[in-house]
Amino acid sequence: MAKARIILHVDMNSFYASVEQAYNPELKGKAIAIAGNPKERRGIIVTSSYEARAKGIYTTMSVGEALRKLPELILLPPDFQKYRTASKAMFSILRSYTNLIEPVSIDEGYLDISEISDERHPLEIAKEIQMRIYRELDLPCSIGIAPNKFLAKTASDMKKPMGITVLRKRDVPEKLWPLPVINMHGVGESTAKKLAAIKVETIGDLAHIDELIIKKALGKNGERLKRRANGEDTREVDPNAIYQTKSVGNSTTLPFDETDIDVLEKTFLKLSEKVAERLDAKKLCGTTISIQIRDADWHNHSKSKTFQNPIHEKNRIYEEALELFHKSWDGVPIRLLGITVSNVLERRQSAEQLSLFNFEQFAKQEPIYNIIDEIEKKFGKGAIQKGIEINKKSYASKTSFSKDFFEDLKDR
DNA sequence: TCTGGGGTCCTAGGACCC
DNA sequence: TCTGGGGTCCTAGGACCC
Repeated sequence: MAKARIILHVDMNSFYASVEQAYNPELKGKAIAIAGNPKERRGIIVTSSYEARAKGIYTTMSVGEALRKLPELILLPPDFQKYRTASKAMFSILRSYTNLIEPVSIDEGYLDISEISDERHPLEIAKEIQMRIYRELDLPCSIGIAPNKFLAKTASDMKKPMGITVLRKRDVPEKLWPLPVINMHGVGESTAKKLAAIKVETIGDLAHIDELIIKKALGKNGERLKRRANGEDTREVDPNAIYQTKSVGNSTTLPFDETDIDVLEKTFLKLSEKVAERLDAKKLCGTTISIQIRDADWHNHSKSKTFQNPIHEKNRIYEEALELFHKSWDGVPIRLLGITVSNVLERRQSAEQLSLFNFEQFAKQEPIYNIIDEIEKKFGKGAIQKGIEINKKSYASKTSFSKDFFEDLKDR
């Protein structure tokens, strides 16, 4: 049997609100909330301080409702630069313990401390991390300690703020099984409803459900949820996960349900600029573009198109988005518009991919066969296919190869 | 009191190839 | 002329999370 792992899940408490309170101590002890844009009709509460939560202010509540409920609530616009700075400082504290860290979002991450906990007790490490984040950054966090990601995440949720919870596998029947299944990470409203239909109300019910029944009701996801309900999760802590961006998008809820084509096109232009800007910042491009449309009745539609060569440029994104839009819009009032570029890859690689040879273009020419033969001779039969599989992400196109492709092939 | 914006992963059907 | 089964890619939509 594989050696048991020790995973920490560090979850910052009420992160945006806590950062604001750390920057401005006058806000400490007060009911504050971060809201999209308090002046806009469609602003919502993004995060609220514990003081505000105690008075019934919670995430996704509309700003109007929040103010009606608590007129003295202090509203602040989000300042992502500030939050990113705090986040970096927090992760650098974590990194002083191990490099086996997987950031999940701006305010939470997993640490695999299996190696370092040979020397120190995990609880002692967690306490020190929590105290350091609190003393050095003035920010509260909760930490879960468990043998896998799911249990660590579940544990960090159990005591807030400033909690530390150990959740062993043997604790699962007593601590998890009595809870309603909706409390489980990965189970939302829709899944809970489907589970209720097969008489699964608690996490314990899910843990004991018949394999065939759960598979029929929820497919692959159901089988996975059943394993989690039994405290099983083999996912590794992956430090590279954050570098593997899959899509970059931008969407906006319009001030009013809109039918004016000028307004809609201008909105697409802004969205294109934003998406292009973000792709630039990450030096990425992508082969698929999609648009999202949400109509006034909250029906969602998407339309997408995949190209052989990746795109990233603002005008191109705009043109393609508009074309998709005109193909699908029938004139109904629109609430939200969005653009996403997916199947992303690094721009450097894609440039080389284009500058090198293209199978389709060269397929009928003699030299390409020689090259294929050369490769097969050198690396064995099936080497090209194998190389494509190994490097699927970087060398997305089946019909062209980059320099890196051959470099990597050499290493195998 | 109707519900923002950033993502990820999964499913299912159709096209196409072997 | 009609037939199978596996695999991949694309599109559209759904569910979930922070």
